[in-house]
Amino acid sequence: MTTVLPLIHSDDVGAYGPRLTAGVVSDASAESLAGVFKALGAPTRVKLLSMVAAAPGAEACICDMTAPVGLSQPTVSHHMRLLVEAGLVTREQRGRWAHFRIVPGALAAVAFALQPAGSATRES
Amino acid sequence: MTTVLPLIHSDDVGAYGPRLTAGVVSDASAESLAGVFKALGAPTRVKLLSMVAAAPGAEACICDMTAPVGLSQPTVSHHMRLLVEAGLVTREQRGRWAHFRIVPGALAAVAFALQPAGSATRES
DNA sequence: CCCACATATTGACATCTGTCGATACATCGC
DNA sequence: GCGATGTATCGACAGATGTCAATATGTGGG
Repeated sequence: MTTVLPLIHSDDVGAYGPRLTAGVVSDASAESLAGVFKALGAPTRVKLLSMVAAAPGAEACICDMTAPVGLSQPTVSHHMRLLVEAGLVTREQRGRWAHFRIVPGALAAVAFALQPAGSATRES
Repeated sequence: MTTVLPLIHSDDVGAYGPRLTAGVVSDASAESLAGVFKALGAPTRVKLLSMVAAAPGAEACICDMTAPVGLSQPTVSHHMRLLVEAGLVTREQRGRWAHFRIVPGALAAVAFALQPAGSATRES
């Protein structure tokens, strides 16, 4: 049950994907959006995601995250797998280590889906 | 286990709440954010939320939503309760009907939490 | 070649979740 | 008051989820 970006479907899509506030979303869009939200729906994964984003070089490996979240290595590996399947992070195996990175634009796409109709995001 | 906005906590907060990409979030922020994401983590609730947003007058009652989602009335009531508890919609009892509305700014606050550091939202 | 180390997989378990049918509660019209 | 109607609550149940210990897999160093 691997959920993947892009969150693009037929009816309720804007330029960057479906939008919650732009009419009733299709079943497919609801499924895609809920898939990403479900991946974000555990405190552990929220923290892991922020740790990846905040890591030096925007890159983190499991060994660096196990201790801070206070969970076992298999559990952290499991959560990271879910984040990868949701299309929020990428895994890159380099030697013994698995390096995780935030997928560029993935979080922004979800943010876009939540913004009120008629608003846009601008870089400062 | 009623989760409520605002998603404000000590360390990782910006002007509008915690931000996933602005350093490692605190346990409390991770819990708050995950609570909202969990509420959005079911296709049924995503669709219900968009139906409320798209309803005439931005207001909907259970009786209008039961048929479109194809679920029983108790189930829809249950989902709406979760959305209310997550702080995403409000319930207002008027006569026999329960009227639901999107909480102004609630979705925007979640969107803010997901936006990359240094970006802002602007009305068009 | 073998050991140490980083990660993934498996199996198990308690808990949470989504759904329903049955039923209770509340309000309106008559 | 009574019946109809909209909504909430309760009890039940299958399935998903988060976690762990044990184990497997893979990689690098000596």
